[in-house]
Amino acid sequence: MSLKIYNVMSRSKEDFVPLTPGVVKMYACGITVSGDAHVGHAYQSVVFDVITRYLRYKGFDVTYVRNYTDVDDNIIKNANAIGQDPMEFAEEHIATIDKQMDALGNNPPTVMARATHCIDDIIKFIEQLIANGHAYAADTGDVYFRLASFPEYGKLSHINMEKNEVAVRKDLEPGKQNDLDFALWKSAKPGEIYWDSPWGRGRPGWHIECSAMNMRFLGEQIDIHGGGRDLIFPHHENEIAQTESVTGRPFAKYWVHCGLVKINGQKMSKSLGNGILLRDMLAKYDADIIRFALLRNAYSNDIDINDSFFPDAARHIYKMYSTLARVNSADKSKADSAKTETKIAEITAEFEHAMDDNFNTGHMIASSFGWFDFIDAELRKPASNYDLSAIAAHIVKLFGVLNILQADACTYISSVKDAFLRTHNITTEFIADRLNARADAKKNRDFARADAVRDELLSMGLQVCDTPHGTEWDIKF
RNA sequence: GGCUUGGUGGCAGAGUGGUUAUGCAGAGGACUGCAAAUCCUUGUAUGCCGGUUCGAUUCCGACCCAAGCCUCCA
Repeated sequence: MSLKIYNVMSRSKEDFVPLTPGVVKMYACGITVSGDAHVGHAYQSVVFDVITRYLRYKGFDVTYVRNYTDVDDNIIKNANAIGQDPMEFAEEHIATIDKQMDALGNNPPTVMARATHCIDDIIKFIEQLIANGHAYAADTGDVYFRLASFPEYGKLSHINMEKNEVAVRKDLEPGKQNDLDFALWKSAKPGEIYWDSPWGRGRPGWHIECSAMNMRFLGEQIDIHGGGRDLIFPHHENEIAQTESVTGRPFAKYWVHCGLVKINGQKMSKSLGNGILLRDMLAKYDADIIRFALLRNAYSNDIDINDSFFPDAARHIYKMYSTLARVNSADKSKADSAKTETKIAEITAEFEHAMDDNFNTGHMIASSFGWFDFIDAELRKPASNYDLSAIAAHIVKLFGVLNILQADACTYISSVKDAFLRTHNITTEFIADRLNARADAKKNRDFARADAVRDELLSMGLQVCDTPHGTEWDIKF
């Protein structure tokens, strides 16, 4: 079975064949650090992290470049609003977001590129575009891309600019030769941050930095170019125009875009004030839960976050860890290695079947419910014919591609329980006391009393369970 | 107006030219003093209309509806 990737350019699933066998060059547009990171950024970063991990699982040598755009109009505006130097502002946000990405469980990209660290590359790139007639410098010190010089413009988003009248901006900036031309270099206004260039003091326009950084770190052609779906137009369209105007060759072989995040069915936006910040997510949920929730559907779809979105994921993660923890005490005396191997192969096949289909993590997770059901069913038998701990270890290994379930199961369960008791001000002594009271009542066959104790604990969010090994308590989800 | 993506059971959400995953919720059962957890069984769906086909939810076309992009956006 071979990996298939949905290519936005061709609007179809294609077999994945990299430019160089065994090697993958991937670029995903990261964050413009004009503010705090939100769920949308988290989603996009997790998706491309998992794509990288799966490509490596398949044996590819992956170079994953991701960028921070750390200079742009909004950064300057937002920094000015709080009286901070824009570079300092960007620097602080990058430091914060780096930490959050780590807490989210993302691997650092192979290269974390930054626009302001590549100003020379950007200037060089623009010079090339001017030299071959694709760009022009205005008297104002601005440089624009001449859209008419790139007839294929619109091939990714399938927009025909002549028909797409609404797109034409009427606020024609002085020096622009055509409404559709877009800025490659913007001259600095007095007091604004600037870099020296052949066109005077200024800064890069949006779009050009990604073309320049791609060229610098990955070369003229790459295998996969990704980002959020909102970047298809105009950002990626402009990148294509810039890069292909310089190289004369197709830029990226596969264009991959993840869906957008909605909150309770509504678009997440600043004006609605319904955005969820990554910071707040991380304060409430661990990386296992967040990643599980984000990866439960296909990356190309939008995600709609409702009230049960994260709690649902939390319950599933807890349940899966519970099963893994129970495996530790399984009886191995009747374990058959051939049967175990067959089961492991079957699980692997299901895993790859789902992931090979355009990285369908949602399908993979759905399959995994069957794996856990299998283990739970075997655990009910006195002695399984399977080596359940070997199977569980294999499942954990596969989940490593999603970077989920990688903690020690018993440790995870007990830390969740501890955290629950702490936030609810419950002590283990108290629980032991109530459990003893219930045991006494049960001994006296005073079941009304015993049930009253159980209800009391239940009202505090604790579930009492009688097991063959004695009475235990758990969190009631 | 242009473009894109979708419309699947109570909700969420996959795959598939011919027995329609999975999760939550529901029903029945095993287990239990009763529960919980777990397991087993189970009901309910493919927007509308045409076409291709022996057969379409899946392919094609029209239509309706929704979301997104066309302005900064992951």
